[in-house]
Amino acid sequence: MQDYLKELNEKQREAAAHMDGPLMIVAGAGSGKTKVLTTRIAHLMKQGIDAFNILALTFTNKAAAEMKERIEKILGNNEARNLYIGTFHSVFARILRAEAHKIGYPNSFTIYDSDDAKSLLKSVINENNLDDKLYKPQYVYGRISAAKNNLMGPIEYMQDHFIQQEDARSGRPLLGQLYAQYAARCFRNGAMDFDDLLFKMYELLVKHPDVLAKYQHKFRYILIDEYQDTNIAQYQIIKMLGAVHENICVVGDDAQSIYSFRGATIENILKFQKDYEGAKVVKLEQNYRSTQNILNVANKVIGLNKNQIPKNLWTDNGEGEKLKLVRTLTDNDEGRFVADAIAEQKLRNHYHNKDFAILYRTNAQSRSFEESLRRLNIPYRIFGGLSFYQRKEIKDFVAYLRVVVNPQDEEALKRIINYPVRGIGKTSMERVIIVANEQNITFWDALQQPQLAGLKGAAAAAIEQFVIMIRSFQAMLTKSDAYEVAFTVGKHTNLVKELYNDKSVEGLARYENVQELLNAIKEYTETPDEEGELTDKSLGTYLQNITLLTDADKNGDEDQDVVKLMTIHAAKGLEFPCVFAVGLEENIFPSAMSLYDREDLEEERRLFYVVITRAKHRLWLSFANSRYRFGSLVQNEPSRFIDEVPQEYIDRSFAGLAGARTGAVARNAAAQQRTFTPREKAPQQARPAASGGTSDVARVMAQKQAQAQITTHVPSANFTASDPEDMEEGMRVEHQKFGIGTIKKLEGGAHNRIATISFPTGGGDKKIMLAYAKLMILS
DNA sequence: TGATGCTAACTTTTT
DNA sequence: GTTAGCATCA
Repeated sequence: MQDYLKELNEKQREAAAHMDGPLMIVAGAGSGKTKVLTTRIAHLMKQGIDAFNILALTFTNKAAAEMKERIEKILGNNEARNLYIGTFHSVFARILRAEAHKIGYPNSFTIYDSDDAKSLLKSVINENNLDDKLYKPQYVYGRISAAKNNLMGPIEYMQDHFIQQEDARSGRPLLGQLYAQYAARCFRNGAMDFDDLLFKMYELLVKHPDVLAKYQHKFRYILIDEYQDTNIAQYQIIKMLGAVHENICVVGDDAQSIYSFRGATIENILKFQKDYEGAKVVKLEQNYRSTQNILNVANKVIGLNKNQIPKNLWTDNGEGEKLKLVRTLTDNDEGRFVADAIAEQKLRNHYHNKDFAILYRTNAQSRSFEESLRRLNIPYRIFGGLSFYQRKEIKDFVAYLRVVVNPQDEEALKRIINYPVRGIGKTSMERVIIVANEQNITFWDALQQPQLAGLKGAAAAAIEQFVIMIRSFQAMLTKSDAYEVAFTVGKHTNLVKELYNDKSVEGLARYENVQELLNAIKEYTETPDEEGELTDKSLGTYLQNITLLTDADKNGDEDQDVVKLMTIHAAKGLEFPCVFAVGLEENIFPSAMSLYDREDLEEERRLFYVVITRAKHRLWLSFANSRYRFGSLVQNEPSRFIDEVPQEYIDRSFAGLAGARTGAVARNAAAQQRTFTPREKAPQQARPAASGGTSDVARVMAQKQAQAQITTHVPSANFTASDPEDMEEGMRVEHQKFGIGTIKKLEGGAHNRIATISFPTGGGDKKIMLAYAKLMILS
């Protein structure tokens, strides 16, 4: 037996050594699925299958890169470079780049990210004189996206009885027309959005049997990672591509399906055996990642879901530590607790920064952790959020490049036509757009003839100048490489100079970012080919690639010794020795959007399962009594998922900050004993927004200054908390941390009273929740 | 026409 | 608490 197969357990080997015919690998969390997948590909190649005939699809670029690397390692050569391996979106973009003309698109089509898409939608909505409060671009985009992921074009959409009813009921009967217009506009702009990369790929295969045959023949072996997260479009495409050879291998874990909001359907994995008769099924149930305690919790939690393939994860690893459950008063306390715990663990158990991950439900939750980590000088990195390519200065620069490559691209044109300022104002632009729409020509074509829009004089001249400039860049495309073009664009448009002259801190950062972009393009042009036969180093390919990159894909700094912060979604597929699962509160996790639907709730539970199974040795669950959301304090009950963790696996002696606060703890003890019953509505009356319309700049400045000089207050020796019921406006009170202050205002209902107290030595005005804060009445 | 300051909307999750 | 988009002023 080959060495690389010896490293696998029996089940893993069975899967990896399988050659022909459909295969489904049901791989529990941490069961070594990437190892199996990579070994299988290497094995296929060892058996003489040409790398050019293997297609492997993943959900992130990072996963793809990692797989490629591992395969190279097994094989000891660089044959893996010839594999077709990448995300669904990037692989299909690559194929479409070669074939797009067959469905009427330019091969240098632009890829619209969701910002571009929404911006175009907004234009369309406004042109129809519709209210964009009702037809919110975000909402419309969501509907269109869902339609495309279900392979439903505008016509099908408008003919679908059920959908029409839904739209009528929501008061948006014109959604279908917006969809049609948006699609037409994208087409006119030579642009595809993310969903089009799947939808148009499908269209291509359906309309052009010759193309289908070509790729069916080419991809003799198809492997798909994270199959539980595929949607209908992906499913159909795979089905078509694999129909001839049926050498389809899918790997997935129904328990980790967490992307239904993107159209993924768990059905795909559940029905695989029906789709492919005689499919071989291998279950991987041995977990190599976590301790027994962690796994027990995970198994128990996921067992509460109804719809699933039965599995039982087990491990050889020791029992390990119990989970630690932590309650804090506020989100800031939660942040402080986590940072302290990291510092402590580093000392006590010799962990490194990179051994820790802080995982949350929503990106917005990162703030309190950032602050507290910074305070303790613990380096960290946030994954997700704004990617490099979404920064304004980068988008501006890239917009130029996009126009050069594809002048039909209306969104990019709009972005740069008057940036840097060249005297083409809003009115001129709108006129041209109207003409373009009337004549159904592209914005760019309309710009060639400004007189059609009734423009003359300075405006027309400015447009003419602009057009000439862009043309001169386009002329370079055939002769020069991507970097030369980009460099010339930066120089000629004064973009780089303008940023260089901005000497502010942000300006400097922007300048550096643009330099980094230029460097990246240079690197791209100079790196030798790594891909299969379809390589080309043009600017167009480059632009398509970067649109599909996310922040998580940023190369190379794997080994940086930093604490990692990311959403649970982003953490899927990763593992960390120590995991903090934070913000376990009702309305956050589970999210408020998913409380009223069994299926949504089960997806949240799978998300909880995912976060638990990220941990190798230690796992903390934490939640806060109250936290700032949208700038005001909100109270949430502890997450129902906490109740679902069996008591015997929880370490409660470790109470975090909660131990000291008797009132809160007592109230909480009752809450934690609740069993899995539908809970009463949390008392969440909306509070009046912070009053005071006129904001006095001087006062705010003074306040900020005061905050900076907080001196730590030492509580009086006889400090005892007074009953909040007794407090009234105008009273002088003492706070253990902020010192002595005066109650300026009381608001909120009987159980949620909030006092605005001014502390002259404690940092100015504070809003304090009387139910939790300890205050002593002085007079 | 451009810069500045204010309001409102925002939070699920991502290719 | 943040940010995008809008209105107002220079």
